[in-house]
Amino acid sequence: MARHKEKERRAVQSTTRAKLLAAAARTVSRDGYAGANINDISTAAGYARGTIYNYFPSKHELMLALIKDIAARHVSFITEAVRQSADAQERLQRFFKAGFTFVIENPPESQVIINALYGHDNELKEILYEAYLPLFQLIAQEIITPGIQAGQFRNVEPMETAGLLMTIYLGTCSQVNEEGRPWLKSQTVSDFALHALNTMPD
Amino acid sequence: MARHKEKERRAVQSTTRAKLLAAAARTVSRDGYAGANINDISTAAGYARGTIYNYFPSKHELMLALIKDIAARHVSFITEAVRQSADAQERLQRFFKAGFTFVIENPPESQVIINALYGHDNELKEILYEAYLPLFQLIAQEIITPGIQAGQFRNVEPMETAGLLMTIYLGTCSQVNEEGRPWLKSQTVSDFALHALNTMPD
Amino acid sequence: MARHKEKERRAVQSTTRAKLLAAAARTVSRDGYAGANINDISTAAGYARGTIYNYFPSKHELMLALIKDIAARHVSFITEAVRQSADAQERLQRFFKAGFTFVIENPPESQVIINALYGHDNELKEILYEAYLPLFQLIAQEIITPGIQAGQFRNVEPMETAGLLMTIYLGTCSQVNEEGRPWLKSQTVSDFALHALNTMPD
Amino acid sequence: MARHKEKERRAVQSTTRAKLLAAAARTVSRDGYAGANINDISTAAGYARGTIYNYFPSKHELMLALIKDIAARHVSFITEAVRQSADAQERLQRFFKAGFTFVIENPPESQVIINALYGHDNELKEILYEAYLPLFQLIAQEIITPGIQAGQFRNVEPMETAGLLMTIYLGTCSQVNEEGRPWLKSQTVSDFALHALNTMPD
DNA sequence: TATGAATGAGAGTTCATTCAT
DNA sequence: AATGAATGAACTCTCATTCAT
Repeated sequence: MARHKEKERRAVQSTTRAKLLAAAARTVSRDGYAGANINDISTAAGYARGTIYNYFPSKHELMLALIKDIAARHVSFITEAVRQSADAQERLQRFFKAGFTFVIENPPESQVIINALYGHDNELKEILYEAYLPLFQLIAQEIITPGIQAGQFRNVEPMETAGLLMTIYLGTCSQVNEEGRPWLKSQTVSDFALHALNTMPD
Repeated sequence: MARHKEKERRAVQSTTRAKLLAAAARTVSRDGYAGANINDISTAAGYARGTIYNYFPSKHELMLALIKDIAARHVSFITEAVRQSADAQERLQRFFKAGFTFVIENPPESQVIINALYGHDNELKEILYEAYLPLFQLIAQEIITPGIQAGQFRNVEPMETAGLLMTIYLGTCSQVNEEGRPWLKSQTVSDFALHALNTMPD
Repeated sequence: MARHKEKERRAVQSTTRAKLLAAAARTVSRDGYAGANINDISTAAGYARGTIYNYFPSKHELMLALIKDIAARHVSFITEAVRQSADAQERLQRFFKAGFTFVIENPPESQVIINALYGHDNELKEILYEAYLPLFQLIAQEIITPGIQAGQFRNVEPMETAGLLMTIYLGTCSQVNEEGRPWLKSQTVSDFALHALNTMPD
Repeated sequence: MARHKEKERRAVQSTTRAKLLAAAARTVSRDGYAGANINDISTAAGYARGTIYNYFPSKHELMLALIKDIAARHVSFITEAVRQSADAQERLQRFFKAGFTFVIENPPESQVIINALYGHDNELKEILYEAYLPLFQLIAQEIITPGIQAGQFRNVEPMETAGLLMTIYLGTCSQVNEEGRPWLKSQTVSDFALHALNTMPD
């Protein structure tokens, strides 16, 4: 019975933590890191002021947890989608497709990531680079390199190009209209990228 | 004599304003919009706390003035460089070349623009879109459209593509190392873009 | 148990609020509305700077709450005293008597009211007129009109005269010596008023 | 010629000073002593920030000069009017009549005096008591006492009554409508006072 | 675990005053 | 005598954080 209670306690904790993170994403996406206030986040999550400190030791730690959490979900969502195909070109299309889907389905979370990535705080940036490293590697090692080897892509430097593709993805996604939808279609962007990588007669 | 005095007064005002804006760029690029302390900016510019309020009615207005000022210089710097060539492909290269040069030569100013552009504050974004509209038009009307007409570029939608190119420019520039230099070379990026736009056999 | 806690919380809030208002009255009576320092008020009440903002959203709101609170107590104190007699002349005497007592027993509060009433801020004045309207009506309807009907007072316009009597009351009360006592005795003032109202042969 | 210039200089000084005082009266009546700012006053008078310090060593001294100036004009205006009659009752009527006229013709100045008189600053109050002492004496020695001797007034204590009459005058005058006119007519108020002082059968 | 009253450092802003011209 | 740029003390208000319950 004690074990049962313990289990329940953890489930509650986990739910509360998730609620707080979701509320944080909403608030931070609206007001920015500095503008977001702990009280608003707690309230938005349905708790009182102090509660948040039972889960995160400080506002800063909450933010770190938030971006790590989002990044992990982001990376795994895209990775999963990409791997459902074996063809390099299709994988590239899937990368953009899944990427855009994530942004459309998780506007606040995406906004938070983009804010952090293009913001002034170098600590956050480093954490994000680390968190997104697997995605860079996925693009380089599981899309570009195989594509080159298969003669589908011209001979580019894989990691550099992975960076460029990520930049294009994040850049185009971050420009959203009032409903939070990107201004460009995934199709448009992946076409552009495919053209840029296509082998061609000199 | 009165006219002389008036002139002198304006010169002093102008210098002071410029110093304050430069200090603001430095501070904001380091600490972000919200984190930047208005008193520190004044002090960093070599003045006392209150002085900044003789030039800008509020922190917010200072920020607006700052991004408008930077954007105007940014746009005119690139525009001038692009127009020194008549060839579409060379113009595209010059666009990236000049763009990267601006970022390298004005790290704080560039950081500020990128922060605002990818930040959460929609008012700033709108102001920037307006300020950069001439640059979008330059790319669309004076690079892409002529390039298509000359058969150098494939038949893309000009404004959409201008947006993509700006995104690539800003995205790659925003990823700088510790000395404030972009991780990719202008050459790499413009090659990528040229490939993406190249006419090619289907 | 939850209910018990809730009750306790409210009791604490109520006490704190009252302490803050009392401290505000003291401070404002000494330094005026504009001169009163909100941090000092909090400190004078035995709390830290920020505490006052848990109870009043701004200095202005604090001031409004303060004068409303004082006015309500002032009005009810005098009203109660007046109604203990049935005779118009005695009621008039009781009006001044109780009025003076209130001022003597609540110097800071009285000072605050008088400052607001004769100050430059029209918003405060309007609020006070509203708050004191019941007192005007008391004088007009429960002192002057019955007095006229009983043949004790000459035939004056009740509301106008109520205004005059209030003016006399507040004017004489506001002129206090260093210990906060009015320079005139209640007796002197009510005699004057009674003479002014007395029926007399023309 | 030197003497001529000297004369001219003084005339300019005097005009400037008067303009500054008039502007101060307007500003202070609107915003109160603390709320009025030196810059606004200077600007309203048609001068620049610093100019005011060529005439008054500090804001405080300006305020003192302002109320002294107003009080002197106020007292002499009423005194002159009162002395145009020899009869005590008529003098009393003239006192109120002239008093109301002054208020109607000089709204900002009157407002300033009343603010100071009923405000929290004891220094200002003392200065005003001194400045208005001649008026108290006028009422006591040239209206009430002669009136008692002539059998027109009942036997009241002259200075006390003078205080009461001043209180009534200032109190009724301070209650003005939006156009700056008192709510009661001078006639109403002087009738009230005359009744209060009338000899009457006990 | 959840609460919310209390805290106090720190921010933006105002403005009387100075002083070189 | 008039100017207005510069100053900096002082004020209002915010909010991350603590802690007793």
